[in-house]
Amino acid sequence: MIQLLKNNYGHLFEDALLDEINQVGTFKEIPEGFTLIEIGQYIRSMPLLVEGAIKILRDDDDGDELLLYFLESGDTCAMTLSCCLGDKKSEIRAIAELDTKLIMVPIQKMEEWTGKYKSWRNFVFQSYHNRLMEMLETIDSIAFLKMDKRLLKYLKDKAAITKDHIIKSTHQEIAYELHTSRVVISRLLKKLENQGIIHLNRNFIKLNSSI
Amino acid sequence: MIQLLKNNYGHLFEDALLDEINQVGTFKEIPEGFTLIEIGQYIRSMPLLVEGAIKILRDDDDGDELLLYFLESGDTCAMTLSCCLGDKKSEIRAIAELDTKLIMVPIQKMEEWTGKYKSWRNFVFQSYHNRLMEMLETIDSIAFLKMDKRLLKYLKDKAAITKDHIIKSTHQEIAYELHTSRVVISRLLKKLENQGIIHLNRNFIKLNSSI
DNA sequence: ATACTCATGTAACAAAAGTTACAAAGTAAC
DNA sequence: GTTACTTTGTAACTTTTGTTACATGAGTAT
Repeated sequence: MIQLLKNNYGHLFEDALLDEINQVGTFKEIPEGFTLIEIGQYIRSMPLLVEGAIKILRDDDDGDELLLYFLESGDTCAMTLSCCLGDKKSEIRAIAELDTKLIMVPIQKMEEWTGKYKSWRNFVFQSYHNRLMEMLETIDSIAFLKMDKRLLKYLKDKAAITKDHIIKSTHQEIAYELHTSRVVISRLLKKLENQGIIHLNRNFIKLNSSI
Repeated sequence: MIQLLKNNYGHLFEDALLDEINQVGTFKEIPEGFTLIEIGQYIRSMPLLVEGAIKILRDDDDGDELLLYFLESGDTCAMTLSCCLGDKKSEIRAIAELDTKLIMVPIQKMEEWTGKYKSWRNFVFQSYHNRLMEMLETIDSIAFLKMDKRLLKYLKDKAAITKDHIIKSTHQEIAYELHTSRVVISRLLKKLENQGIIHLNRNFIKLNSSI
């Protein structure tokens, strides 16, 4: 585990902190599609991503869903942080987008380290900053873009996260994450295909490389 | 100033910290409508609100605008914090919603205190948490609510912030903050009036108390 | 009073998004 | 193969939101 830590967090944390993480952290491998956090759940430890990606979703009371953003290796979940410190319930759902490796750190240590290590403090602040910026980007998309642009942005983001220009999703799955209906997505995808931007297939979509 | 500090932050900070804030902070009075922060601006100090309210707005490149949330006394601007620590440009605009009093703290002190005072650290973390939650609420509104519900929520939020069931805004101003057109707002306001929820007048709207 | 500006009301129409319904093609189970 | 199920395509229609245009009224300045 220490090697994984050094690769992903070596440039951020001093050796003493890396050692501590190595001692108290537990390594976990999560398969694609696995739900890490449900809404309303209390959280007792904080994930440090070392490989893969996690998608963060918002649900409302009626079961409506919306993709907020993705986390990648080197990231941590600021929502989780926030929940841990305040001992509050999670407001979001977290699902592994890819097979993912992470190190879980118990919350007590987290608090201790914010006093002890400046690098940890900076990391936590930076995480909050990154998450605020992602939320802003999400708001920009929902508020200022029409669905066709949002869809294209979604496809590009997904391709970037998975490092693959083939997006393995059904129209229904995309519709859920953008909080719209399958028919709307099918309609707009067909338009994008007619414009030569994508190519449609059953169960996957190819993003044309020129984009 | 020390009295203002004690009233608004006395239950959060230890005396030593209150003293330090009192020494390095500068007191400012801001009139309603004054722009505190513009998008793209660098920020060198952090505001602690002691009276009044500030609205935080997002603008896109085409001059489109959207209200994100309000800050009240006891709050600080997490975006500013975030910008200060990262030495980044502001992503938002801040405008005084009411006549407002605040204490400006230089950023160097901010960083020093996060190492020195646990109460300051908790305050900063709590601020981040609050802001993330407000952003989530904003996302909920835009993503899950239709314009009529968003409008009603806006009116109620505004009434809560100004502590007044008379909302002194024109339809055009509301349209800007909700990022829609004046005609749409006039239409929906008229519907709310017909439902007996509000009463319309030139330059102000009365929220019926039963709501 | 007259002229002017600003805020609101409303009609008529256009565009975007959501809904219902059904057909057709692909995949998996048997 | 046949059958059942999933996924996609598409038409027809509704609702919501956005746009253009113009009228009316309230307040202000001269």
